[in-house]
Amino acid sequence: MKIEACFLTFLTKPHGVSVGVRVVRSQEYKNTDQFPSPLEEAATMMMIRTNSLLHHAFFKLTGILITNSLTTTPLSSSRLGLESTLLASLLHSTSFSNNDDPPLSRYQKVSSLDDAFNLFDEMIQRKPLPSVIKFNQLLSALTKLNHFSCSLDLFKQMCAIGVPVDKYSMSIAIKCCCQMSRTNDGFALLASCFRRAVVPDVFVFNTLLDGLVIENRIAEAERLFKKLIKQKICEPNVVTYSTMIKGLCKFGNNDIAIGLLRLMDERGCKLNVVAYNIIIDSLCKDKMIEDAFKLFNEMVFAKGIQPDVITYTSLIYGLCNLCRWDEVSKLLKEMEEDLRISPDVKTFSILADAFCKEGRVDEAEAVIDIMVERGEVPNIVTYSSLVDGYCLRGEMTKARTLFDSLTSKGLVPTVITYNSLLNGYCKSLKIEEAMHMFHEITRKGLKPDIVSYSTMLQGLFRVGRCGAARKLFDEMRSQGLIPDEYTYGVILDGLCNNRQVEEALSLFHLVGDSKLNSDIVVYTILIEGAGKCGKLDIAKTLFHDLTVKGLQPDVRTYAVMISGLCGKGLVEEAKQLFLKMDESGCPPNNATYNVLLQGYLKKKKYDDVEKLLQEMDGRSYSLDASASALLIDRIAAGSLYRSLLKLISRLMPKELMETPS
DNA sequence: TTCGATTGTC
Repeated sequence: MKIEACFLTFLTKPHGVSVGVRVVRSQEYKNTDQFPSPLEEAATMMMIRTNSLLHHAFFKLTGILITNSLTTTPLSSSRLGLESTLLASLLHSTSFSNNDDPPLSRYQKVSSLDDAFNLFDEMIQRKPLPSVIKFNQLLSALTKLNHFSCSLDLFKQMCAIGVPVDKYSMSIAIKCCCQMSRTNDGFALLASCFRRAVVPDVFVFNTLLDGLVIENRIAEAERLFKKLIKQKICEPNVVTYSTMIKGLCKFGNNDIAIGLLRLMDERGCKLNVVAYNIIIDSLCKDKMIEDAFKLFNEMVFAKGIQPDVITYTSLIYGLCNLCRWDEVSKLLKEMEEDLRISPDVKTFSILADAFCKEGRVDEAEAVIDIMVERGEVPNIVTYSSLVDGYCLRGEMTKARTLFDSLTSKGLVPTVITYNSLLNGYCKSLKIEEAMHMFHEITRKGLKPDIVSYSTMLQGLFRVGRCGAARKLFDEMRSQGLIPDEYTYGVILDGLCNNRQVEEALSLFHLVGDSKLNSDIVVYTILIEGAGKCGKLDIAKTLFHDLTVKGLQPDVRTYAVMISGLCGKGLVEEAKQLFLKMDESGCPPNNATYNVLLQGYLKKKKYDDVEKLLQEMDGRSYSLDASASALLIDRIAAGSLYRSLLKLISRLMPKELMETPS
């Protein structure tokens, strides 16, 4: 008997385990009776080896597969105990794979562009031509490797040589267009469907809808979505709804997205975990974690839909973002121990990144060690987080060593990886090193993005090279990159710090971009810059403009304004503004207190100093470096009552207490 | 039920 491959399906039941075994035999032995018991035993052993977690295993003995005969053999748990050494040897002599995919044809197996082109050339020379299915399999494989452009080229050749392309070919070709942000070309292909007598189905429309979402053409996406329904072009399915939901979330319309989820439910479209995941993730990214959990609970308990690793990863990301570490570990425990869902590369990367952003690089390294132990392979994103972690701590040697080792790990740094290094070098004032890396981006065939440019601009301004910054800014625009609020913030801040407030102000007015002119962060930068340069009139005007524009100053805006006032000795005015914060619904924070405190100290308003210190103590706030220095100075000069010492020592930051200098 | 569509990391 020639058994060449067998499929196993494991079903875990409350009272035991039953194993469904599907044996695939070669065609010629189609009708043979029993399947051999050593194989059955081997199957059992395999299941034990894989810890019963594997629901589906593909057990390959030798060579090629074929056919189907299904036998279901319930196994008693006693038979799960293995005694036979024979079985062990059988297992050792065979290899098995956890891959539960059916064997792939050579058209689906292409692993490189060369493979694909060679195969294609061979195919089109055959007479008769292979079936369109074979061509589609090839296109699909290329698309899965993200070679959209090449896949599209082959599609065009297929059309040219007369392969009768069908709806599958069309949907793959349209997908390629859409993924390359060429959705209009996708619609052109849709038009050609009608010429070819191919009736586009819901798959094609879903792809096009997603293309519009990818290109941020949300209004058009909505129009298409409604048109499909109204004109009964096709019945939207769960993917259509989910794609539309994704688009709504992308534009910050979480509520409408949830509304659409309700609508699909009402219309009898079965909800699934993907639809929920999209909204849960969006809520997490928008820091609306409570709403995310509400939806999560609804999904699990009301709808009985099982969450998956993506659901948990989104929630963990949201919690990390809010530094809610206790809940992060609770959730990790829940997914692993209760639901047997293993964190994967992305989950681990998020954890490592969160530690890096907290400055806890050691712990990030430990996370990566754990993931490696668990058989997950860290990818470029994982290591980029670590590079960034080193850079944030100014550990540039470590950052560079890790970065340089990436290539030997077979990983290709992205622009984001480079941006971390640029940032690290700039913050360490190693502008030449930063410039060198900046040029390397292009040398490696990558394109610097607005973050790269903004980071370099910030570095150049910081070392006072305003001319070079100007040149780089022009270069950035000549590359077709549109500066965003962040870029402008960097430039305005840079100009102000180089005592060019008027220049900054005129740039601010010159741009006249609505987004820039109504960004509280940009305003705050300008107000701070003006204040620092002693141009209080400008700062006041800008601050006043805010109310005119209906913009709400945030806690930082107040702080820079208070600081500006204090800098000019207008402590009373600063105090009034400080008092106004609470009633404006923007209560002062630790930083605000420190700013005002310095103003009082400089003005020798010691009664106010004492009152403020008491308040800070009541709120468990602490002194920052400059306020502490000023306080110590005043105590040394004998200006402050020594009775305040105890209070002050309570408010001293820990770092300062530990390293007396 | 052997070719197509939706979700998470720097």
